[in-house]
Amino acid sequence: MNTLRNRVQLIGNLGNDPEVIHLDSGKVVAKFNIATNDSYTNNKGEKITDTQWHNVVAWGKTAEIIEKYLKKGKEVAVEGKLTSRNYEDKDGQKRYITEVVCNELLMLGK
Amino acid sequence: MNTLRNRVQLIGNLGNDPEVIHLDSGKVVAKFNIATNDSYTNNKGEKITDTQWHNVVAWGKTAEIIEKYLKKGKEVAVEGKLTSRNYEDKDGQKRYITEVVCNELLMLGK
Amino acid sequence: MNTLRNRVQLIGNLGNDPEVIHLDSGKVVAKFNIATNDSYTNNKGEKITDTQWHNVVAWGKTAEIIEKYLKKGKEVAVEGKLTSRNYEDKDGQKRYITEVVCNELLMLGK
Amino acid sequence: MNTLRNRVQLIGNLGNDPEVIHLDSGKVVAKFNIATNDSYTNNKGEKITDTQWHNVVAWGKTAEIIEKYLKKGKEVAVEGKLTSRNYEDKDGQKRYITEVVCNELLMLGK
DNA sequence: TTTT
DNA sequence: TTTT
Repeated sequence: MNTLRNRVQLIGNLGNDPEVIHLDSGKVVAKFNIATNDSYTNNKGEKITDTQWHNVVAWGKTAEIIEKYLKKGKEVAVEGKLTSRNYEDKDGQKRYITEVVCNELLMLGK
Repeated sequence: MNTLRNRVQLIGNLGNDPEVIHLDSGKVVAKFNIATNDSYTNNKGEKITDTQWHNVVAWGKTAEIIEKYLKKGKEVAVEGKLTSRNYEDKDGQKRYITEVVCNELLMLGK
Repeated sequence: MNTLRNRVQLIGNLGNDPEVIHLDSGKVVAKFNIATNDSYTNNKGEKITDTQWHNVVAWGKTAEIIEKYLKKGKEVAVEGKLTSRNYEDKDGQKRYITEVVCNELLMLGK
Repeated sequence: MNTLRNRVQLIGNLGNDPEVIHLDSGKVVAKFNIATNDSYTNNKGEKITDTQWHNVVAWGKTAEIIEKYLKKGKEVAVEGKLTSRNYEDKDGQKRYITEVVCNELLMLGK
């Protein structure tokens, strides 16, 4: 897996408590959202805040660390791979979702 | 604009010729897709290829470079910010799109 | 300046108070060291801590932020360019020094 | 090993053929230099080229790939950890050397 | 829809 | 010592 070709780095705060699922196969998966806040002054001199929300998914040992230590509001650095997939929603509509599949995690601001 | 908080790095090939629009305001915007190819051997010994497609948007000087030099198939390194926005499609349905807003570009494999 | 070709990212703690110099030309330069700590278990089951020290240099607005806000022990994320240069020491000996020329800074662990 | 805390990314060309050593222990180590070229226009309108040279070291599987495929002039993307160490030169003088310990490699510009 |  |  070549992480040099597809890498996302985010530093931000969790918008919710992680949802962690222990699958029958023994695998563990964790999901949460994080907000990245970007504030800058635009060319009219106005202070702009741009908050972006990102879906993060983690597996295995990283998911277990997330389950133990992360909760809503916590500041983290997340690194992973940018992925998109589609699924059918409850109305049978095809939906697209973009997620960051996390392979490295750093807790900040403790 | 703090690029340390929200950064995407992709190395891949253009799937289409860039669409470049010169806006009435004088601004220029370029859009294209790139594929990142990840091949690895899974735990059953099978060779897996995972191709991810990404929407890339660039503005200004970067858009002009794209217009001049990039075309379908070209290998590039792209760096930018991960953003999501929603819009209404032609049927009035709310749609979500995730894009990489490119702030740095490197042509490879000349 | 193409930061995609030469980039260093460090997250660590300052080992000293920054040395900030206001040059006669009006330019400002700040220098400090940061330690990055890497701990892992080796193949003999021993816990290893590898601390690396890095020279960081910053100019202009970044140097002023450093002067105002950073001091010994503070946790920061630093991004910059890896550079080496040589100089003559007080004995006329040619010495080499490698520095990270910082172009982006993030204060952590507040 | 937390690569988020200490990471170097370089894209450049090899200045020499890699020196590859197969140690008695069975380990393999490869060493080479790469140049990163940065050209820009300064505030006097002069075109400046800043070339930086970097020492790269790689172990194991990466070293074997380097032995097989890399040679002087080749363009590569290198990722690794910034490290410094000292040693005694032939005159008994203490010398410092800074190296990028490569953990990921991408061949470009084939 | 790219590329190897 | 590379490359454009």
